[in-house]
Amino acid sequence: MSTPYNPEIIELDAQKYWDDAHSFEVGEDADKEKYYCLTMFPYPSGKLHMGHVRVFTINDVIARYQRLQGKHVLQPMGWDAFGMPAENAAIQRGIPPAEWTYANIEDMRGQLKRLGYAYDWTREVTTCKPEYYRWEQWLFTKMFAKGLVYRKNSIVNWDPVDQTVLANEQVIDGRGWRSDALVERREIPQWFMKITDYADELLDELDRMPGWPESVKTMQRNWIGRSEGVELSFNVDGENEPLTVYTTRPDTLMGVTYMAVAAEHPLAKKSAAANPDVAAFIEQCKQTDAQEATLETMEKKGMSLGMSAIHPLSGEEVPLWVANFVLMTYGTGAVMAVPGHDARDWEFAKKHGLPIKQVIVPADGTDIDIEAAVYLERGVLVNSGQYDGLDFDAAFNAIADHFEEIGRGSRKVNYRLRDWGVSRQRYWGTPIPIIYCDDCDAVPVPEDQLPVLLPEDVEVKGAGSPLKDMPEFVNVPCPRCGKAARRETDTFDTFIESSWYFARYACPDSDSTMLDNRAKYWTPVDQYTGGIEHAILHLLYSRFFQRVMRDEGLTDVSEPFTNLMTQGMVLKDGAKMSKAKGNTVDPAELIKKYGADTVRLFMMFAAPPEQALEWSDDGVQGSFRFLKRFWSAVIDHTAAGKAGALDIGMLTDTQKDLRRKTHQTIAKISDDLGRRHSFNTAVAASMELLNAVNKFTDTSDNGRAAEREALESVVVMLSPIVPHICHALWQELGYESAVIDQRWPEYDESAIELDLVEIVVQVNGKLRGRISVAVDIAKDEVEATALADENVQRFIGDNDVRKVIVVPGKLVNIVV
RNA sequence: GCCGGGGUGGCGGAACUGGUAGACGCGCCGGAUUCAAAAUCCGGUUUCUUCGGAAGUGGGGGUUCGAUUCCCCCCCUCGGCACCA
Repeated sequence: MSTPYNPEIIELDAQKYWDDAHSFEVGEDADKEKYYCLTMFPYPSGKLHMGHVRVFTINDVIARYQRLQGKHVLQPMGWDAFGMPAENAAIQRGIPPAEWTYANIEDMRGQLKRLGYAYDWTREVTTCKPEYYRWEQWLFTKMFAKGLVYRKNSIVNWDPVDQTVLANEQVIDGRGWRSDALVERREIPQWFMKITDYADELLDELDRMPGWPESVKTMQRNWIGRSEGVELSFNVDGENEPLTVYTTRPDTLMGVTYMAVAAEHPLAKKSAAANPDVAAFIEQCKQTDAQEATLETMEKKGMSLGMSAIHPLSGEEVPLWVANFVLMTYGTGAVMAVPGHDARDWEFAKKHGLPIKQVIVPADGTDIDIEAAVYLERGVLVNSGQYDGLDFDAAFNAIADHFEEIGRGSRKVNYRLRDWGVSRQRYWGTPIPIIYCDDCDAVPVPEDQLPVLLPEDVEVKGAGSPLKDMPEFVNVPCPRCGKAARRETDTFDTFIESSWYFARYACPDSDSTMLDNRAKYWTPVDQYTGGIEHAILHLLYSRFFQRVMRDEGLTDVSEPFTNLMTQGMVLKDGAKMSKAKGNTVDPAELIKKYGADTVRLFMMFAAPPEQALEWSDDGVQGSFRFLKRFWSAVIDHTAAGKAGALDIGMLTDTQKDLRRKTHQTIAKISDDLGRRHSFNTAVAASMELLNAVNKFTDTSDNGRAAEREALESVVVMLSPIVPHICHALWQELGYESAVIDQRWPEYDESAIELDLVEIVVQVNGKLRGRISVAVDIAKDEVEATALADENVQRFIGDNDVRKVIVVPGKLVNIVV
């Protein structure tokens, strides 16, 4: 009777071996080729969920694969420990956020260890600890000194009942999640980082990042949204100040039939003072939350201000409107409207009976009806006086030149990207290192007074930050003049912590500098894996921070992540797993039932990494069954005694077939894991090889040697995916050393050579026959053999053969 | 609304560079083993069919000897939209 597969015993045994041997702790070895393999670190919510298991397993497979390739691999883990859930837990259960967070980290670390990930735990980083966040406070003061941070008003969601700022996710259908009050937009002063200073570099470098998916690069390009346009000013009837607008379509300037300003615009306010209807409309405009999706989908509303701008070319009066879709904080807070050639302007004009004027015609002379449909393409100018007949480029330049000459405008490069607002009106985050003094204004906290410690022993009651009610935190002397001053009580956006943690893993204990020489060894990250939902914000902020650190002299690296993979979500019954939907699956329970290897295997087999993965309990069963088959295949083999050396010169046909399958599989899995990151097909290929071994009944010496070659290859190649069972089976095969210290099996090209090859024969593109021919046969001979095939002849019948296409080694298509 | 994905048997998926659609697994059906069950093993499994074949990769059109793959239009669905992380 052979030993049954007992995952619990072999998994704990393998994990003990790795722990005792410190297998995954790495130093900086200049002689070895480093490979830095990283996943987006988790928020310590308390329980590991399947999404975590998926991304960590993907990364662990890559890390272990690279180790088998001989690389010096770093795979660290840490905690994105600041954030709102800790405050919510504190409110609901009365536990201080720090206590809750640290307890969660303890739990989750244990769960990760049970899954057998090859982490270097000596480098663990926890962002809510002062040793970590002091360095982002320090960097902020450096950025302050360089003018890379500044303060300005910006819009937040304001809950008028709770008297607090809400996060977008706390706004549900325009109402506060706790109070149910209608949310308003409100302007408050906040700190900003000048990411727009780096906009061009962040954009241009995307062209030189072959290791990133095109879709992510496209999303970032569109997000940065570089555009070339013209800023020009319109005089306003009865006003001294001109109204400035930005447009990328100066060629449509003669089509302007109205202009629109934001509700907060000075001209709107002025009109409201005299007109109660406008005042009421402006109040109504504030009754909306601050999300762009809300703004873009809400009903476009507007009202005439009873004022006029003067068209700078025609001198005609153009009515001025206030509109709810124009925002004071974006651009100049005013837009020129060309309803003939802009979709939103067209819709607005139709609704409010404003005139639509066609000033562009299609270049190919097609007739269009501008009242029936807006025309957005670039074309040729009409109804534009001296500019008639010009194309887009000529008109753009002529009109831009004209405004530059008369000093009423200028060419301007504009970005959709806005500066990064980093202030949050919350407690559980990094304190912004600023002190406000009545005389000296905002003063950064001097280096020798850092870190500004976040008090951890607090009571979180509900709305608003407890920091405001802590005089011992707030009241400080001004670092510049010594006068009584007040500390900033806002904290950083938690995206700050995740914008540089990847570099800190290299030197988590460095207490004299943010990054030391060890970061030069390990960065950039060679492989970064995380959710597609981070395609823009986290990844763009990280690219920005890397450059800020570079320009501070901390590193020479500009791009933090050389290769990026974005993995899909884990779904159940077609929906994202969530507590609210009640469709969660607890990894801990599954591990208890089947072991970590089964869970890891299912995760890798059920779907390609980039796609959403549909959870299936039956599928997990199937993975478990496969591991049992894998286990007994090796045990049965070793039970029959030690196999001798393989004699390649004396192979029978069936032995050759198995050996061919073995080496085809080595080639396939090497490519799937190393190049394609196609783990599901790699698992399928292992299953095929194991199926072939199970059908193989040759017990001769050479037969057993061929079988042993197949089994040893599978054990090494599956070890990145199911490391525990492979650790045990490698020992079972009689080896003293551990499978993690093996090298990837070598592919023997001569093993897959064939004498005959099967060729598919089609008639008019339809499969009609198969022929077996020598590999090196000439093209016309293949054609002749194909035409001679009985079934092929039947389908050709009396028809004339018009054409024969021969794809060597693959198929013949006969066209009749 | 805008930007980026995805859509293939009953289900998850495969087909990598335009060349055999459905690898591998699940489920189901049949068989073996068993007193019986679980477990395990073997075989079958896109649909329709007059058993010759025919149709078929979200829908419609196009390019090609040949399209899941390339192009155009449309539908559904998921992710992001700057304070969830």
